[in-house]
Amino acid sequence: MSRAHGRRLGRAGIRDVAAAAGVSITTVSDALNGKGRLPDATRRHVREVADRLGYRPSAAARTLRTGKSGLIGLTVTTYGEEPFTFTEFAYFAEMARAASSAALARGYALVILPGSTRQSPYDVWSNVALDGTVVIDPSDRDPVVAELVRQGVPVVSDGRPCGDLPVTAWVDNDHEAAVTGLLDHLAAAGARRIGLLTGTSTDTYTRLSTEAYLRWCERAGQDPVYEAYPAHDPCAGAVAADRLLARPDRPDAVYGLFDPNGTDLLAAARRYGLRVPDDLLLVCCSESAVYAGTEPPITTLSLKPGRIGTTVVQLLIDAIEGTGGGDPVQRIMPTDLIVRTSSQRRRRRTTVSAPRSPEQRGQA
Amino acid sequence: MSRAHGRRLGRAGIRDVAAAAGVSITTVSDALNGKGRLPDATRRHVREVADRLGYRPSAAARTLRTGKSGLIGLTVTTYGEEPFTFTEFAYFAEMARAASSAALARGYALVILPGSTRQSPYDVWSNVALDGTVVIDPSDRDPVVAELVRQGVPVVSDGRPCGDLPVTAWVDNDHEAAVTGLLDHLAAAGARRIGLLTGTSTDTYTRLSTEAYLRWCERAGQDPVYEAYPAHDPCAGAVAADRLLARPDRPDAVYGLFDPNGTDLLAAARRYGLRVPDDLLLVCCSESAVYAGTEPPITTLSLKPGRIGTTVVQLLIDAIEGTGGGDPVQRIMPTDLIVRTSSQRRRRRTTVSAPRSPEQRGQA
DNA sequence: AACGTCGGAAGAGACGATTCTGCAAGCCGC
DNA sequence: GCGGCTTGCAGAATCGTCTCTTCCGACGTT
Repeated sequence: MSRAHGRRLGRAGIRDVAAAAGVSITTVSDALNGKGRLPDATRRHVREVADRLGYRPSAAARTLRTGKSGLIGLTVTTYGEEPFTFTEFAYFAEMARAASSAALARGYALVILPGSTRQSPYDVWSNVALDGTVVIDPSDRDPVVAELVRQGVPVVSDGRPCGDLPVTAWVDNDHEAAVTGLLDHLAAAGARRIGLLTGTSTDTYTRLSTEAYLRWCERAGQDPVYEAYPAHDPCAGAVAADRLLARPDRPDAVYGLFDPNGTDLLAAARRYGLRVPDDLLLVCCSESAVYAGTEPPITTLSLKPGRIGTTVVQLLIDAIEGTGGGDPVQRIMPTDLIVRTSSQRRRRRTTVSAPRSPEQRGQA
Repeated sequence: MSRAHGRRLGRAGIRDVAAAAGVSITTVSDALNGKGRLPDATRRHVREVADRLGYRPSAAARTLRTGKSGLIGLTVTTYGEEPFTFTEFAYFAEMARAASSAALARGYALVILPGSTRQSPYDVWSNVALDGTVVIDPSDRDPVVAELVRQGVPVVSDGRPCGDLPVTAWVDNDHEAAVTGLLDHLAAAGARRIGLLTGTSTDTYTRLSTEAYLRWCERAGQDPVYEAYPAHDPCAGAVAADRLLARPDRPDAVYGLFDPNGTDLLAAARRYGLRVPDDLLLVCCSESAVYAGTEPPITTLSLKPGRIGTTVVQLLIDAIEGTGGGDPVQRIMPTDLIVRTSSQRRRRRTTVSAPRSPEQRGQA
């Protein structure tokens, strides 16, 4: 015999099913995929035989034939050796969770991939067939993104791309509106001089937020008071918070751009004997639920990473499947200011903390 | 002409490279993969032509041919609609980060997949070619795991499998030693009656920890004092914490098995006017760095998810590549008790919080 | 001169599915 | 009765790569 039709490696192939069901390969394929013109009896029969044999179509063969893998890359910028950024842990976790969920619901799976292809012994990127890619905070001239676009792979970014990176679509928060609203909120709570804890890096989040702060100060006739530090260094944040509160022109309210800033600032305030919110109003940008439980609870700006993740994936899959239609290729998402004790001048119950509402705990 | 050799869909194939280089397909393949017997001149020439054409081998075709995809599944148990569990967010994030890192370093990528195949319109599992799978906390008779094992796909689990699930290997913490050591620590700090905040689910983590607690109580001659709640419900934790401290036989120390229990217990203690650590010693199991910044800082038990993730992936890849040799197929990992103010009876500086050491902030 | 060996390169299947094309039979109306 | 339509299914090409086998010429040996 030239070819043994029996299962060669323990797994049944479509040929085995066809033989067992007494039909052709074509019929099996059509029956299983709901295509072709087959009477229900044949369809049922084939399916039953396939089930009995434990048949699973080979994903590799299907991908090779159809050109679609059902795989979406999820890329994150890297600091040093590790693939995720440290400072936005909760943001990333929630964003990835939502993105994964949204992808799964449409039959796609997410593949975690490193942002910059370092001189790794393997090039993982070219070993994976991707239908599209999500990029978080793409850097100025990301070689990976450029290469993907060149190959015709759709790319959607979380965060508007710097420079002229030709992404298929992008999703971002309205950072200007968020910062402006937040500063207005602090001013309304009685703040006279609002400080900013910002970063030294040039990503759009940092840049847009800082610019919005500076513009707001100009409009409000306040001198800007800010400290910048390298956001990827968790210890530098504590130092910068301390420096900000040590200044001669000490602010009576502070907004921290990064997740750990809340605890950093709270600790610094304690060191200087400043009471929050009595002597110092505090807000930071964070997705972490713990700020509902600090003493006092800290007002946070949530970027709603869940919604971003979902939207990014929807946009990407629409682009992949060509169902995008005439939709705009960028989408601005609202943020959410979760007001807690730290930004309200009038004192509320301080010994007995208020019961947390679901709204403050929930992530969605 | 029967077949147009030109790029049909914008992407160059190996045939195009062969034609452009004036050699055969075999030679191109050998040159690019470092196989065969070719003089360096030919090798260089082929590589240069391939580069010039921007040739990328098709991952699908390679996978089909070689049977290896370079993809590793990462499965998490699901609660309701969402693919990750809520209570172990930080644990999962860190574990996934480390696992992804370890996989990438060896040329593999991680694919996020749902644990239980619900009646989703698509079966994502069979659309992905997986070389192996990591399963987190597999449930008793996980159908997905069973199916994978049946197909001969290596499966390594984080957390020892319940029942007789035939995984290839597993990695877990020494939960008994962790709980025993932690309770000893609390007793040494002066605790007379230690309470437990535990879960109602039957996973091995909850079960082993609770059993260790009960055994410790028996040895120490203390009546067990515990409350159990459904761990997947974030609000139930606060209620259970309250209940625990409201009991007539109120404990003077509490260990909470789940991540949010620290803030839950702290809030409950405040409601009852209990000072921590003076009236109540507190420890909870958590990977969250925020417990270094609470007032007071809370002692936590870290399960070292990073190490677990790395180990799980190493074991899995060893199994995939057959380099596992005679290694044992299960590995017990140590935990780490990070002692902070909340479990130390003698008071330390309370108004000025100690500067956080890198050890307490770092994740690795 | 015949022969074995070795370097260098090409040929020709697989791998396992999808899918385009085509054929045979049954049924309809005219 | 015959052309055309629909139904039910089979054949075979194809996706792009890897790799086993073969082939050819050159060289050194006996």
